[in-house]
Amino acid sequence: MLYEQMLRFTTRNSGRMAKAKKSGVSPRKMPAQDRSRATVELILDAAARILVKGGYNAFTTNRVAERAGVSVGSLYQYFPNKESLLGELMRRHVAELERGLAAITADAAKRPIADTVRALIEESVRAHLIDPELHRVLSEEVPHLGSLDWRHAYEARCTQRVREFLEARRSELSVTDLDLAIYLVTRTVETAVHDAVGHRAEDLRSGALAEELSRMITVYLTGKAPAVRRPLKVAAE
Amino acid sequence: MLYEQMLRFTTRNSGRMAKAKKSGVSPRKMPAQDRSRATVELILDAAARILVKGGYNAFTTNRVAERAGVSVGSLYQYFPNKESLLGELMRRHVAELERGLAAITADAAKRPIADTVRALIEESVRAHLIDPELHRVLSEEVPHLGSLDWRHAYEARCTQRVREFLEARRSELSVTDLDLAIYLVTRTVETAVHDAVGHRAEDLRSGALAEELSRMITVYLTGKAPAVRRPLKVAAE
Amino acid sequence: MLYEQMLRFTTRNSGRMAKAKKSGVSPRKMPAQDRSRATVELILDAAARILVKGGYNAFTTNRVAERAGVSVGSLYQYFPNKESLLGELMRRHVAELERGLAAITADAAKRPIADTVRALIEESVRAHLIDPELHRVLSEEVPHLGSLDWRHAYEARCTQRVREFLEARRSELSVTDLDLAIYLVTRTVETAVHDAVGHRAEDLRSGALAEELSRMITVYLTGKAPAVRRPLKVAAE
Amino acid sequence: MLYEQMLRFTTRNSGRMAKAKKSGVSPRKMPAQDRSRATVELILDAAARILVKGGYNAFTTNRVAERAGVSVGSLYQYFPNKESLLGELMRRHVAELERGLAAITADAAKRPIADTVRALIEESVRAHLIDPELHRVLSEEVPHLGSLDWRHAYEARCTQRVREFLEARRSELSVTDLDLAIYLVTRTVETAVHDAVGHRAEDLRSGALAEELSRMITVYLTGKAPAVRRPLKVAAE
DNA sequence: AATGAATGAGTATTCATTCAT
DNA sequence: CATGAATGAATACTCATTCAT
Repeated sequence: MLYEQMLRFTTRNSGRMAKAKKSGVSPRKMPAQDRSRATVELILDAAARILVKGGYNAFTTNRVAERAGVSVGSLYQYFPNKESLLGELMRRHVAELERGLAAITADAAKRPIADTVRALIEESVRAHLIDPELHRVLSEEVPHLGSLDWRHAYEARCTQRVREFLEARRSELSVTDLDLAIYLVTRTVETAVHDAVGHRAEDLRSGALAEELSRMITVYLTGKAPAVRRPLKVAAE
Repeated sequence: MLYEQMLRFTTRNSGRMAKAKKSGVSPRKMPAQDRSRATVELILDAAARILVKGGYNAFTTNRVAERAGVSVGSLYQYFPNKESLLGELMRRHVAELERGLAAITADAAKRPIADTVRALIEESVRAHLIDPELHRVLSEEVPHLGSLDWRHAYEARCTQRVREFLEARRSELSVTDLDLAIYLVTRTVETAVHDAVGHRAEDLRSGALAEELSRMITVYLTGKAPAVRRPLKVAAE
Repeated sequence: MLYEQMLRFTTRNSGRMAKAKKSGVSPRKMPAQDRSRATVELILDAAARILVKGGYNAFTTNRVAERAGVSVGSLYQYFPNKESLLGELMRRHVAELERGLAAITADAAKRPIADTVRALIEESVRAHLIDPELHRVLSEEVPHLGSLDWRHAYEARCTQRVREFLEARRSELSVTDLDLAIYLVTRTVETAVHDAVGHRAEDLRSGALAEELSRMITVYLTGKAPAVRRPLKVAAE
Repeated sequence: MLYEQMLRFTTRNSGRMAKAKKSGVSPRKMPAQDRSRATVELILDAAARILVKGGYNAFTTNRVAERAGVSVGSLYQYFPNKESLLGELMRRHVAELERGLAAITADAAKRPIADTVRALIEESVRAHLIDPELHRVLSEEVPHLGSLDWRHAYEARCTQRVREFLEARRSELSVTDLDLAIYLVTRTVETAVHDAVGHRAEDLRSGALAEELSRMITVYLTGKAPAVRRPLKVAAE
């Protein structure tokens, strides 16, 4: 798992035992490992809160450490540099975005394409609504850190999932260039939902946007309109 | 204020005039105004080059000035601050993106919806291919400068244009919520084309992406598939 | 006169005649000399206005030139550097402060000491009330330009005047150390009046402060209190 | 905020502690707090030295840091900006000036007015002779930083002290307008002593100036000359 | 492991002054 | 003489990162 990999510096000198200073045995209910984990969480939480509140501008390592209630030194113990801190934040966020994907595509075979498309879109909407402001900052304001391009990897994995799903149903699709269609569909859903977080929050929450998007994608892929499942904007809040 | 006035130049040719030094027939143009313009262009060019090459990270006023071959002082004579320099770059870029829109929507009445949709998309593709890397940096990497949110204004204008076009053809559309549809269509095209600049440059250049996108949008809006105009990927390079 | 001296750079290339460009004879009602003088006045006025409005902080050569409606180049034609501009402003201001002194000490012999002391103080008050804000800025905010220490020279001249006056009346004075007394009296009056411009403007204008100060100085010098000439604060404005 | 807290140090001794490196008996003091204090003192000392040597012109944060032997970063760790550094210098200076005041006015009731006046003046002289050049720079050359107007507050406090003293002895005073008299007396003493630092250092040190000033003020306030306590300029250095 | 003081290269911006036209 | 574009050294301040304790 990537997480392991990122935390490898944590274990850098994990060989040494807790120094047991002045008290012979001091497990104190919280073995070193757990304390470490807790500290990491504190830092990540603080980082997220700062990003949400003040944008990338306010995101300085000293500030994050202070807000987390630890020293900068400690921060650097767990994250070798600013980028890695951002990276872990990104990784978790992306993991959240991806979480539902697998389940949906796993048993896509049983259902009509339209249903799967709709499910995927609704899952995307759900994920984007978890912490929209953090999402916005992470994906828009945070400079694109060269190699740590989580986004790229994330997109690749999403595309792969969709590819497997659509290739299995090739015969039902009316598109000419499947590869291009997969790309188009994946990116369209992702970017549209993403954009809507900032511009159409209501339609996102009400499900209206997911509905429209589902129709657009399904018609495009299969050539025939899906049945409208629920009336749009009947009793908007 | 000079700034306002300065932002009006779009004449980009001016360049470095033949220095006509000591020639009897004074060309009546170099004395002051043109020198300024030339300097402004030099600065903007350098700024763009630096952004393309090193991203927003490398974009420092001193570096821009140096690359432009002028002093920082000169830069600040024409741009009161870093943001304004970025702003002018943005403004020009966005103006380029919008250029074709008006013409297309102007005489949309004469043609079938499908044609206008396709024209709009192709225009978007064309604009995005002018300086793709600059486009990418400007729209992704540049921090969202508070009020100078060109992007927002730009999107609003695009949406307005599309709205006028679609409202005039309301009867031909099969969508339920026109407002939402307009939003969806506008953003989808913009973001898809934008994204493709980095990920599907070939399909963008070949026209394949525009073709697919046109189909998707048209079917979504009108409920019936348009005729495929040209075969996809017949002779890809 | 110092003024002449300061303007010597004006005449630097005054040998050349007005270049009579394109018109054989163009005195145009305003010979070069007068134009120069007018320009100098424009610049000095602008300088004073800027100092009064924005303090020394706002006092930049470019700004002064702009406000004066001339180019920086012109400013530097008449004032070799910022310091000299400030110097001339200072010189004029100080000249104003000194103006009345001579007249008063000139015929001091005819009157009682008390009257001369009072006259001198009232003259100082009058001078300080001409442009109090300019005075404040010039004497407090303007950095003490090393050699151009107008203040020093000014103080020396004032002291000299007072010395002549008091030495002539030595027998009437009750002070032990005349030299010290002269210093004390001169500086006390100057600084007190100066300070009052900012802190006791009303008492300055009403004459109350001059009255008290006169009493203080006269008693100190002669050992006997002068008659109170006018009741204090009877009908303040 | 750390700044507030930081401004409380007056302990100047701390200096560089003997580094007690590796000595068993850890002195229990160096760890953190003292290092900070020492740094702050280093910075303030350097700042004062630079002001004295080169005036406000030479006073740049980088230079101060360099002279203090610390990095700019450290300077900014303790002083949020240039003004605050100047402010602390001012605060300390003013505190020194005010130190003796309280004691003198406290038991003024026991003594004749003349004695208290003399004591106050001598105290002022003493304070002004501590670091005359720093005093001069701080009070004349340093731009009047808006709100940080220590001078104003300082004057107000001095005036208040003198007011309490004189109001208690109202019956013994021959002045008409007590308020004005208080102002005049306070400012006169302050400005005269201040001015003498630069122009009459000898008379200041010998006590002659204090003597004369005392006489002037006492006669002015009470209407009768005080006995001359010591002969003036008998044995000048 | 933790602390937090210290570092210093880097950044945006200003302004007195020059000089080609 | 006038213009104003150009210069560039200088300045206040930031922040990722290190390291002695």
